[in-house]
Order: sequence, then C-alpha cells, then structure tokens
Amino acid sequence: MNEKKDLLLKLGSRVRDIRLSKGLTQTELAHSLGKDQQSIQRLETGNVNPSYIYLLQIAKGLNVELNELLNF
Amino acid sequence: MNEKKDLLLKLGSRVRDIRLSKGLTQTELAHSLGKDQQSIQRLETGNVNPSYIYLLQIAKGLNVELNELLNF
DNA sequence: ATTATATACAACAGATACGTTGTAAAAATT
DNA sequence: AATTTTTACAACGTATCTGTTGTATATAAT
Repeated sequence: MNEKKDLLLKLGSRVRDIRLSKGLTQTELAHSLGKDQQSIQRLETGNVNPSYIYLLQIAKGLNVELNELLNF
Repeated sequence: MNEKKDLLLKLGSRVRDIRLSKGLTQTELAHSLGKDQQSIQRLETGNVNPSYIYLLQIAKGLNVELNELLNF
C-alpha cells in the first residue's frame, strides 16, 4: 500500500509545517505533551499511523483544532 | 483515563449517527470497506482507538469528509 | 576544534489495533 | 411464536503503535 504511505507522509508534512510555523522544535513539542522527540520524528516522517487520541494530543500541542491539522 | 474513553465514546456515537442517517447497517458499512461487522461495532461502542488510516476509510464508507466525521 | 542543538534511525518491550471466528442478545418482520 | 435481521461481546493471532534507550548525522555556535 503506497497509498497508505503517501497519506502518512502528507500527514507528517502537515504536522511539521504547523510545528515550524509555531517556532517549535520536535523536542519542545514532544515535551509539552509528555512525549519524546523520537515520537514526533516518527510521525513527521510518515513512519507511523497515529491513533485518534494521539492526533488529538498533537493538535493540542500545536494549539490548532483537529480539523486544521487534518485539513489538507 | 476516563477522558480518553469519553472521547472514543463520542467518536463512536458520531460514526453511528452518520451511518444511521445514511440508512446503513453495520454490516453494510463494514462490507463496503472489506471489513467485518464486528470492526464497526467496536468503533461505535468506543472500544477502540482507531488509526488515522482507519478513520479515513470510515469517512469514505460513509461518504463524508474526514472533517465532517471529526467535527463534533 | 569542541560543544551544543536539531533531526533521524534502529531496536526493544508492553499495550493495543485490526481482522477474524464464534456466539448471544435484541429487534424487527412475517 | 418463529424466523430473520441487526447489534453486541469475547477471544485469538498478527501486526503495529507508543514510549523508551541508544546512537548517528548535520548544522550552528562558541
């Protein structure tokens, strides 16, 4: 399924773009959510298929609505 | 985390509401996505924390945008 | 050059998603 | 009442998520 990989890569790019627009590092975002830098790294590089709850947490850490995070 | 359980219950209710509004049974929705009735049941009753890709599939099966599925 | 900062990759363990089978309960239809 | 349809629950196996540790690479700063 390259379809799936593509979708995850796009999601990762979206997360990265928003994070950078907020001037945050992976570590800063991660720590604000009680996570490690590696968790964010895997998400941004499209190497995981994150859960609903995880996505909600990321949206919160980025100070955006979930809709905005997934709207692309 | 009752917080988490609450969020999953709300998501499940949302899926159920949309499914019923389309006049679909759990089995019909499931089969249209190559899944089993039980998969939809677990989602609607808040007993799973679905992945991003899974949510995209559900949205497709319900003929709604992901935004609409998560907008509640 | 050394140090500090930011990102990437691999692997491990525990937990859980997902597909599946079997079954039961509830509701609707005849 | 009997049958059919719809939904719910449990358990199993495989796969994967998530947190974590360790490390590597690249860039910037001192």
